[in-house]
Amino acid sequence: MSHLRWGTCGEEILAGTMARGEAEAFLRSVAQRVREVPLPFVPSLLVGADVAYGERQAVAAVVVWDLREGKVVWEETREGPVAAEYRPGLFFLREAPLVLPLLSRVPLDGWVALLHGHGMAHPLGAGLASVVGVLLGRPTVGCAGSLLCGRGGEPGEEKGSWSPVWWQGKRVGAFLRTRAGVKPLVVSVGHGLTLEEAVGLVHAASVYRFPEPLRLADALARKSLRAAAGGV
DNA sequence: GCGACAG
DNA sequence: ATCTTGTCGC
Repeated sequence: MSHLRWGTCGEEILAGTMARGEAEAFLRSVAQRVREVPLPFVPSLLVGADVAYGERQAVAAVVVWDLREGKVVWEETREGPVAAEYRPGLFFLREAPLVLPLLSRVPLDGWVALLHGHGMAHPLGAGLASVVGVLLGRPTVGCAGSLLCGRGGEPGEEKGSWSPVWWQGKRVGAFLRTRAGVKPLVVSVGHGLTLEEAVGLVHAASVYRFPEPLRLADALARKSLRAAAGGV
């Protein structure tokens, strides 16, 4: 498991074959490869990816959001079997199998992906967003509704206000007020950009609590799941 | 040993 | 995450 590229270890992830020990070792490897560095380009698109689950089948949705126009310019869904049960800390085993194939097929460039979960703000230093970012070699950001580890101060009440989240002496994420009057979102670097850039992008695309690309991907995934499973 | 725990 | 309509509140 030395080479971390989509295609080499992707099969294992897709098969949901990884045992807890293997999965943790995998996450540590991903954590070593995570880079928190400035973006090498000015992003014009944000890609939101999310998955809706049925009993055995699940549907992933990807929505490409044009930051300048403030609208969806492309979207796609993919149905597949539920790869694994949910276990805190190993969420990627459940979500990545369906999200990776979809993201690798986005026909546009210059984007940063938003994942529903954590990036570096993870006990092992790499959550779903980091796994996706490192395997695809693309910048990713983790957006979660609550902490998995670490702690941080309450940000100001106005939209855009944020405060750092700390874990074991390191700054691993931020509490971002994406909308006045709502519980702050936990934003963390998945891979390939700085926390300041991640926070700025999420803030720029937020109207409600979760940024538009993610909110729309969530809605599309559910709608597609009902059409696929409920239509029978 | 006990509690906490992304979605 | 999911089971689920209307409803209370800013």
